[in-house]
Formats: sequence, structure tokens, C-alpha cells
Amino acid sequence: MNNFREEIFINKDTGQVLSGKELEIQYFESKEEAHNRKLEGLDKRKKKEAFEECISAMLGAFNFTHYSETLKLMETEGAEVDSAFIFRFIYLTTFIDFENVLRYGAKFRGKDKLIMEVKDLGEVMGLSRNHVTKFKQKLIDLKLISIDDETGTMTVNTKYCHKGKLKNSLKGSSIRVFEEGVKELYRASNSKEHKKLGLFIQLLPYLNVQHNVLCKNTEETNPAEIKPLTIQDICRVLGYNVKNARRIEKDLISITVGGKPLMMLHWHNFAYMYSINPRIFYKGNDIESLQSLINLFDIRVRG
DNA sequence: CCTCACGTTAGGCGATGGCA
DNA sequence: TGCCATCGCCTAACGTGAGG
Repeated sequence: MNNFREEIFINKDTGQVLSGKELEIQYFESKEEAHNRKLEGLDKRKKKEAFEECISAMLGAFNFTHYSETLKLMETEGAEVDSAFIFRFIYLTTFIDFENVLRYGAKFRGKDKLIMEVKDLGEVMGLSRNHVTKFKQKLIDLKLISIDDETGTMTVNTKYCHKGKLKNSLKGSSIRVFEEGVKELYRASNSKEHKKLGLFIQLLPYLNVQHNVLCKNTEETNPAEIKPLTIQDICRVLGYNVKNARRIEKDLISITVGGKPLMMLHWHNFAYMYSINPRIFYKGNDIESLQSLINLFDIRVRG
């Protein structure tokens, strides 16, 4: 073996010259590296699993909403889709199961949850009869749901949302929508307020992936590099007259979920920044920043 | 830039009545 | 009876203009 260590070896491909000793070191280093990589991979997977568990424990069940597709509906010619309709649709999708089938009602004798039938729509949506029929018609016309005529089962188009794993191709334009948060918002509002609640869906494309701040560079995770949206920018996104910026701000900020704000204003030296409550919408995958965000929104605000 | 008061607009609701 | 379109009323939502 001593001889081996003193021998000189030449790599035919690269022309690199190494002694046996150096070769030995290289071999063990690469073995260690591979081992470390394996450990790292395991660690990463563990962390991901822990994250999914944590997020469900903290915020409950959620689905992934593909908001860019959903928002495209507003541009559909002749469909007259407004933000109120978008919000109602998002609310409806909080009832899907892992097959995108709408479910409603309690467990019956330990069996599966009941299926939501077309006739249940009125009760679920809580709108006037006229409005329910119009809402239903629009869902069908725009192919947002399909109805099984035999069973009355309604299935939401997977183009707009789904439950379970998120495909990489959808990562840039999807967001976790937490069922309890949205249901709470819907229950606490009347139909006239749905429009305002739908505005938050329109702001989702500007939500920073890690910090839930409304900004221009949503993929940026370094806080120092984030370019926040001003209230004037927000007005332009939502199609409001910039002149009324402060009133829009007040309207948006006064909306609450279970007594907690849905949107928060951060202020420093005449610079404003707006963030969204992660109890409703959250894109990221960092448990620590999520926890601190939740804490921030849970601080009791004295009036 | 901001706030405030005022006026107009338009969305949503319930009642109504026609129709199968 | 059940379904649907229409009408009038109510009110929030939004724009405007004055004034700071």
C-alpha cells in the first residue's frame, strides 16, 4: 500500500497528475460528499414534510388556487365577471375534496361526507334565489364546474384550483387558499361586500412569495431588495381612481377575519408597505417567516 | 399630496306577474 | 307550483370639487 501512495497517476481524460496519496484523499472526500448530500436530501424532505404538517396544524386545510387563470375570467368578453363573482367562486372552491368534487354537510353515520348537489347551492352561497340561478348559470357557461346529471355531483375545473401536491409548472401562479379563513370571510360579509373581498384576489399576482408583502418583485426573498407597491399602484391594479387612494386604503385595511386584519399597513419615514394576512393566502414554504407573519397579524390591536 | 361633504350611480334584494 | 324576467327601492360605492 505504501507503494501505491507514492505512485504517480495520470487522468487520461483531463491530463491531471495525482499521487496515490492524493487520489486516496479525493476518493474519501467524494464519498463523504455523497454521504452529506444524501443527508441533506433527507433533511430537506423531512423539513418539507414538517412544513406541510405545521401549516395544516396552524392554519387548517387549504387548496391551491391558480389565480392567474381565475383572474383571466375577468377579461372574458361578454361574461361580465367582476371581483364579487371571483370571490364567490373562490369561496365555493373551499368545498372541494382531493378529486375536485364539491362536498357539503356533516359525516353521516361515520360514512363519507355528503356530496354537494346543485340544489344545495342556494344554502351554501346564501344569496337571493335570483342570484343563485345566475351564479350557477355563469359557473356552467364559463366551464368552472361540471355537473353530473345523474348524481347531481359538481366538479370544479382543475384549471382553476386543486387540492394536494402542486406541480412545478403551476408554482408561479398558484397560492394556498385556506378554507377556514375564506369561509369565515364569506360568512361575516353580505353580498355587497363580496366585491371588495374579491379585490384581494386581484392583488395576489403582486404578493411576495416569502413575506406576504404586496410588491413588484414577488420572487425576491431578500427583504432589502423588495420593491413594495404604493397605494397608488394598488389603485391602478384594481382599476380605481388614484385620487381616492386613501379612501380605498381605508376600505381595504378595515376588513377583518375573526377580528384580525386581512391587510396591514406598515409605515416608515413616509414610505408605505402593505401585507396580507397569511391565514387566508400564503405562497411561500418557510415555516419561520410564516410563524412570524402569523404572530404579526395576531397582535391585538387597540383602537 | 391629503380630508371632507355631497351627489350620482349601480348592485342587490324582495315583490310581482307571466308562463309552462 | 316552480321557474324566470322585470320593476322599484335602498344603500354602498365611487367620483367630484372645495379647501388645506
